[in-house]
Amino acid sequence: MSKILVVDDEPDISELVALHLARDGHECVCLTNGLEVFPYVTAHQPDLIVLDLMLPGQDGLTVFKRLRADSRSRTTPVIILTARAQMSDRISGLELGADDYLTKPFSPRELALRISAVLRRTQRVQAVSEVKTGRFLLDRKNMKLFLDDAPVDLTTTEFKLLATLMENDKAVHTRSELLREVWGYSDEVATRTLDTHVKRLREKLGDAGRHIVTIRGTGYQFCVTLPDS
Amino acid sequence: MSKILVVDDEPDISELVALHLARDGHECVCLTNGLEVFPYVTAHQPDLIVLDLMLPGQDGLTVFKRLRADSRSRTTPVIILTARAQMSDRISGLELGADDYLTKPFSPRELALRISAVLRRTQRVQAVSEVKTGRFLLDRKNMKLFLDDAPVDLTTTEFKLLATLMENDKAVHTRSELLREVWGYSDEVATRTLDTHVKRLREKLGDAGRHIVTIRGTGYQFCVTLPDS
DNA sequence: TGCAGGTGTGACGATATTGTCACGCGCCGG
DNA sequence: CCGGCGCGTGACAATATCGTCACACCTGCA
Repeated sequence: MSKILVVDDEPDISELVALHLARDGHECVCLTNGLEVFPYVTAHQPDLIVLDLMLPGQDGLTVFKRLRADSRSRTTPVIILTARAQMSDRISGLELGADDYLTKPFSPRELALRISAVLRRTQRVQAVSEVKTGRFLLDRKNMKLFLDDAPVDLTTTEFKLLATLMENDKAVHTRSELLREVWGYSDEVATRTLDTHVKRLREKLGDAGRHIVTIRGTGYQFCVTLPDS
Repeated sequence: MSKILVVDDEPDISELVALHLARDGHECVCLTNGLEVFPYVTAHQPDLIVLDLMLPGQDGLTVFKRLRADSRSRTTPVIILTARAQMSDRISGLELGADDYLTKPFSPRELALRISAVLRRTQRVQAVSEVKTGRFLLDRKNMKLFLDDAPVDLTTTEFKLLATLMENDKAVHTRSELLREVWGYSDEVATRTLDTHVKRLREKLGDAGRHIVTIRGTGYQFCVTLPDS
């Protein structure tokens, strides 16, 4: 079940849409004013937004652009509704950067189908791209690491190394295993590259670098919970 | 249901294992010769391999190393079976880079349990880290792109650009949208960086670069199906 | 305590990656 | 047909990143 936000001026349409969405097992919230969108999105993080471009108070296009500018709603899929006459021929809804768009009049069933399609596309990718382990939040999609919610700039190699270590936070990762997974070395090579990168990683992680534990004579291990020491 | 390949010399063990695996709803194929492994793996891409180190014809260790050396089987989880006496004390199965290992004698039930555990660990990450679209296979975990099954080396930026474009293969991605998602630019900046990277990306993709379509005056779009032109 | 092997660390050169710019071409409207 | 604008392209300099090395340090062991 997904949380869907419908922003439309016309209560008839909203109600009809909500009915069809409920039939598909989605939770649906309707707003009529563009300005109400932002507090709602921030608080409830909907999975998808259906946005009518014709809104009272604030232009729907402005609402859309503001949604895209905010990191909290940047990746939330948006389906745009519009009256055909409202759009110039040159600018289609998709060109605005929406995930899909529908021109009125449309069948509520079609909207529901398109919502399902967009959710299928986006949810699969988004849901698992972020992995949280203790103080660490690994964002695979953007190749970024957040440590205590603060972003940490990592090199590609550093990111892969950390990701590999974190992937299985119980197992000890052998030197040769890491060299294979991160560097792609297939045969055993004598190199200090791994040591150096572990060092650089620990540096960037600050005190949290202690979560990367050396297993003497074997390799390294990512430990969520540190020993008292 | 997962596809599991069991490589073991002893038919009794194989059969018992297969029985237990079937009970857990897994599809199971048994091979007795190490050399048969590679054509099978290439053709059927099993989700997990159970490998006995004691094999006729070819040493199990050699088979394992060759599996790890091939990009098509590099990330396929392997569980190693071994007689205790066979292994020196210093080198445990895990140190070889296996995902798990069991020493004989073992209960088939335990093997089935360990298989489930390994699958749980690896599949969640693997299954969704790879996104296939047409000729393109995007491997988020290893930050690699496969084009027609051939690996393509991409820069971090290039990868993110392509991933962003592919993420929604129907929508047109605005220039400002791409600059925001890939480069993190929040305000509109006049820059040719995007153009340059699109060019570099197209170059590396060869004829498949045509899948990145220019939308004049707006941005770019990833098209799975090309127009005849 | 002294030794030996494994690991941490800083520096360095080689290379990869990046953003910018200038120039030329093609598309589109007039 | 022509002019303007947006885009493709190649070159370039600045920077980031990488792997190696020498040396210091630390741990386990005798």
